[in-house]
Amino acid sequence: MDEEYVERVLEIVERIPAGRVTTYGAVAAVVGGGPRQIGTVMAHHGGPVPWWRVIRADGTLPPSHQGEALDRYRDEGTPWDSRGRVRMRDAFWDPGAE
DNA sequence: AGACTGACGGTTA
DNA sequence: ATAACCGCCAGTC
Repeated sequence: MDEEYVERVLEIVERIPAGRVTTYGAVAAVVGGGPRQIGTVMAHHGGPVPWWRVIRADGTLPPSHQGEALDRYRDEGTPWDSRGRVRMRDAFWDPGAE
């Protein structure tokens, strides 16, 4: 996994607007590789970027987003549905459809 | 080489 | 709507 790939991933994450989210798969579709890879990249190099705006395709959060991420969503006004999942219908931001 | 693992995702039952 | 399955990509043991 080379640095250039990581850079591209982080670059995209930085472009996610506040209050919106995108998915691992969507990012993978742009930079290449698989969703798992994006996850790995974020786990190791996600610190400096808005990592909480990258979630699963079904709108649920990975275990790692449980703490701080929730506060962030509250601040940014990220739309939630009644069952504690992000309302993808409104919040999804497609990094490939700019 | 083979098995296991992980911030995943789409299909099928 | 839920859960089981299987495919996916790279790293590690």
